Amino acid sequence: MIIPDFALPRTSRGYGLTSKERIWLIVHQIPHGKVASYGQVARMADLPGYARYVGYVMKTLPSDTRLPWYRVVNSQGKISFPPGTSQYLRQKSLLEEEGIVFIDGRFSMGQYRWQLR
DNA sequence: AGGGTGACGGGCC
DNA sequence: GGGCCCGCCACCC
Repeated sequence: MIIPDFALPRTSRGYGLTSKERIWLIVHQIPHGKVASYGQVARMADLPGYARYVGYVMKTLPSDTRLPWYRVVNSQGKISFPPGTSQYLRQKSLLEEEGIVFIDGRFSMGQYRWQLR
């Protein structure tokens, strides 16, 4: 591209996509049965340090989104909703439908983390 | 406009 | 391990 990345504002860096759009693209690529942490999604979107922003973008998705938002979890292998809430339960069952096994409200990031190559 | 607010993360007991 | 604490940073009043 003509304008180097470092000269562009963070929010429009890379392929002319907004940071929100690049986050959507990463989440879209998380495979069935795998998960990615908020921080991982941020790094893969070339936005290191933007974990909280990834959470915000997930929160603002339309309710009928086709994006697999539920595959985004925290780095501790837990769901980032208060246990017992309807949102927690919905995300947990969606993950369990994909084969992710919870033990004491937690699953193994080592086993389920999406890793390239 | 600026300070409070998180679907975070890592470090340190 | 599990809290707690603090840095993080775009959003939203």
